[in-house]
Amino acid sequence: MFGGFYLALKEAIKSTLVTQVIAQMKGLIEEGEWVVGTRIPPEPELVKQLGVSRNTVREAVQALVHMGLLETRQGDGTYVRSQSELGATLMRRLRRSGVEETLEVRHCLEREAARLAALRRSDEDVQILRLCLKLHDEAMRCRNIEDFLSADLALHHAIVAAAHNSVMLDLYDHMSEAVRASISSMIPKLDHVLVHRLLDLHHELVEAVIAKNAEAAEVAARKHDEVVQTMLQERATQESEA
Amino acid sequence: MFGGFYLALKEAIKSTLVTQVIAQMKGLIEEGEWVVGTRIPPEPELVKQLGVSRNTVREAVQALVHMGLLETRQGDGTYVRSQSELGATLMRRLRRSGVEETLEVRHCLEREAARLAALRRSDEDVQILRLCLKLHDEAMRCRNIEDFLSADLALHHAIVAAAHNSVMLDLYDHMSEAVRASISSMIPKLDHVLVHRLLDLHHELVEAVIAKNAEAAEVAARKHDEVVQTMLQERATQESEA
DNA sequence: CACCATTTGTTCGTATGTATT
DNA sequence: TAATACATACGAACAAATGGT
Repeated sequence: MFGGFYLALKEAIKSTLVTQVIAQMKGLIEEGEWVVGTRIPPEPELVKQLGVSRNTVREAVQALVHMGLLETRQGDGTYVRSQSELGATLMRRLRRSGVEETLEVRHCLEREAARLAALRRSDEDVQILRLCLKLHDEAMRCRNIEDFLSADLALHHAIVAAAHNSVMLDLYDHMSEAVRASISSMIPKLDHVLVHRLLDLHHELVEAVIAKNAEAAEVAARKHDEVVQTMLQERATQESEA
Repeated sequence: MFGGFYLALKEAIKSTLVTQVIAQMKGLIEEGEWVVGTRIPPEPELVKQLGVSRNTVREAVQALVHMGLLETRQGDGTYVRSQSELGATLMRRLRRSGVEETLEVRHCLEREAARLAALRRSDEDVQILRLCLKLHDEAMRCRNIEDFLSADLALHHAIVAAAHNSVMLDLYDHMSEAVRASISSMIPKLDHVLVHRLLDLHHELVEAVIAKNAEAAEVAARKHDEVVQTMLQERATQESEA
């Protein structure tokens, strides 16, 4: 990599107290200190910890609410709604379009990631990939839908992670999160033949990445996508019949 | 397309006055009523037009400021900083990584878009592509850097637009915007041989899309990417020499 | 340079509706 | 049902910064 060449930045100098608090709370959320779905400390607690006035805390909280990161419930408390601003914003944007468009972009990232992963994967990546594949096969036997979906997403995440491009990984993860509900509702009606074909392709894909064979990895990713496309079309015909 | 299958939505009912004002102002910005870089009406004016109190207006403005859409300057006014929330958020995220990562994802979208464009382009797309190519060649002769860059971006935008995937197009455009400054600073030092090779590839790419030849389009996009990679490496070596 | 109008920033107070206890 | 706490919205006054005369 040819380093030291970053995007032009303009902000930096602007820092009110509220802005700092926002940055700090956003940091806590994005670092995972404040877990999604849980309740954050009550306002008096935040006032003590951050050392600012209650008004400032309130203003920062409201800003984060409007950004989609937090959610306030009267008489209850404020909860974490999303782990990243990009995720929340992207989610709002993706909701305006059909799932097909999101899946198409997601696959596009996946295919390039497969190619790059074959070129760049580390030894540590290999270990993670093998582990994911093992869990994936086990979850398959248990036939628990949610567990299987989680294992599937973890495997694909690991492949994209092995490409070592953080922007690509972020976009991919957020898109996976966005389509998860849709996919989950789709799985129960699947053709078993296709599912097994999918599992074979997962093995083929991982092996290609481990073998550092970029072309094979890309081909496997493409075949994987074609199977998913077929599943979607089957589901569509089922829907129109019902 | 198999329609009527959208992402699960949760929000919907939450509507305070501030939220409504935020939505309204965001709409004005995204529709282009309030142009980027210009000043929006002063608070008293907004109070009259929207029929809410100044505090409510201020809260909405602050929310939009924290989202990156607006920028306030005391004693001067409030200015439009970005046209879309996704653009602003994505920009902040991309700033944290090197340009290389962004360019890599952008190329990935571009390649898939080229393939899809060849499959889906309409007759109207063809007209637009030919026009962009013509303007592109003319800008080339004038040797004005900014004009040439604009024509180049317009051409690539048209190709991605011809793929008819709005999510892909949005992401691509915002990434182009994010790297524009970096590319602009890179152009003056370019090798003329490479530039002409790039122009030839632009023609090859557009013709492939018009001919509905998906494989050729993807190949041309990949070759285009390789040339850009070469340019980046040349620039990197020049930097290290200086 | 001083002055002034404009515009945003800050901090009060008050009224009203709503959720929790 | 009554009491309490909180969120929301409005209004008003003053402070601070900017741009032009």
